[in-house]
Amino acid sequence: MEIFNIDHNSVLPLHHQVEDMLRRLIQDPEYKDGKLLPNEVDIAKKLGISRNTVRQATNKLVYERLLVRKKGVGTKVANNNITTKLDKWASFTHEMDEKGVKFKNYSLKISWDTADDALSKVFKITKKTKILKLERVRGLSSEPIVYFISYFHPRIGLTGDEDFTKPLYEMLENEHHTTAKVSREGISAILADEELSAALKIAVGDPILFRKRVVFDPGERPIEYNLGYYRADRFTYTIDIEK
Amino acid sequence: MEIFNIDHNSVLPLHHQVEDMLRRLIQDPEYKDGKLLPNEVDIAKKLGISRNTVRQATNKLVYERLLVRKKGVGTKVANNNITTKLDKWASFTHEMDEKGVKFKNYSLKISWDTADDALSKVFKITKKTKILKLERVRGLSSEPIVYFISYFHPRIGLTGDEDFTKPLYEMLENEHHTTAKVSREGISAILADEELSAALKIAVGDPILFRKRVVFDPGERPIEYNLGYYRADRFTYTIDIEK
DNA sequence: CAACTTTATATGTCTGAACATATGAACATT
DNA sequence: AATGTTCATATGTTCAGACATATAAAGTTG
Repeated sequence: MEIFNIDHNSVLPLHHQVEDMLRRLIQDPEYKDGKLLPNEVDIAKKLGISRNTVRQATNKLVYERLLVRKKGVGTKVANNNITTKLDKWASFTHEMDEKGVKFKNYSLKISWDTADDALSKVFKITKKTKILKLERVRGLSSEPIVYFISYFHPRIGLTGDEDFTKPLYEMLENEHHTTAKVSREGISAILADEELSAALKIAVGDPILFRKRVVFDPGERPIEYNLGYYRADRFTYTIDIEK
Repeated sequence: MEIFNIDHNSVLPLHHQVEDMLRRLIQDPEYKDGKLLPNEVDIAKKLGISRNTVRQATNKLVYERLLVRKKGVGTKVANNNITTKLDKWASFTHEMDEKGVKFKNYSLKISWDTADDALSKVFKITKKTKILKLERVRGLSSEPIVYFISYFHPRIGLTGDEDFTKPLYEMLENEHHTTAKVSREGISAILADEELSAALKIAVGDPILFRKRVVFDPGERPIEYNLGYYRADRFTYTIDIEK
């Protein structure tokens, strides 16, 4: 615990110094491995500062999900993941319409559906709840590329009269106090059936890049359940993963 | 300020109640428009609780970037620009063998290839340079799932005698001073041809999740060029994208 | 031995206070 | 009019405690 040392005369606030200290401390393989951090009272005593000040620092790391606290037990590093490195890499997604490629809506249909098994599970609501469903086909001026189906959690309070041609999450944030925070996605490949071949103007049996996405707000509450069917010959899903 | 009202007998912690209250409060167009929230001392007095408890609540919203505080001035709703946010989402990838699912090598073939157009472009080397090529089929005990082709940049200095059954990037880091930093990936869907159907024991024309990956070191120098062909009926590529 | 009870421990919640510091407006000086 | 100063105000920081509560281990009982 020798790196535990603070400077009462520093220009930096104490909690900021403690925060830095903790960030360094949790680099230690011991702690990454799951060892409990020294408890708050001890840290405070050791540093000669108040427990509240220590908490102020740990709070920040807890919010960043670097630390997890457990009442009655202690505090430890959050990611108890295994040694493999690839899963810690942060990344950025880019979709074509964010790269300056002009996308247009081919069709846009709004309807009310009732929650089935999948939706009730994803949204944690009872079956048969009314759910706003948004379907659209989008693509380049020359051809359709993707067929989307979106379901929005009833909590958001969408009526179906909203303008869905505007950027979706701008609208949700400005008009429905809903902020997206996490998107969990699963990507797979399927073959086009009749419905998809009609929507995307391709042949039955053509390869389709299929993506499920659930978007969550900062409180881990689901906002949107989104199914995307991309023409695989015209679309590649690109990801940059950075360590 | 009539929505300001808390219940000292509630099971919910006070700061949690205050947090909920603030979330409701800041939906008010006045506040979204930039009006300063009531100051902390007033809120605390009004609610009959400590200023610290109020701060505990506002802290959370500040961490979430819903509120911004300014010393000497006050606290107001943050004006977020959603458009720039979507492409800044950090993410994490998880592959099956990192989730405790036991993967095994079905076949592993090492050979030397000469750089073609694609490779010379990716690796920025002249064509016909000798390149180490690694092919393998991996999967569950019951069935093969993925067919990989990896090319390693000559700079790394691999001889082909390395043990490729060990974790790859651990080996590169420990024995070849090569650290992975960025991975650029492109995901698409294709149909299985004869070669893939033979390798993965599926039918020709079955859907395949196809992934290209280039891994770079901290100096943006390419390390590995990797092509992955996944049985789409047995594999989903999952991503967590976090703001 | 299994089921219950106690207990030490760590975080969770909350208080009320004090002083520091950045801000902007009001006021005074050049 | 431009500049400098004072001052009220709001957040920023920090303190030292108090009591609540979840947890796991140790101890006790049937």
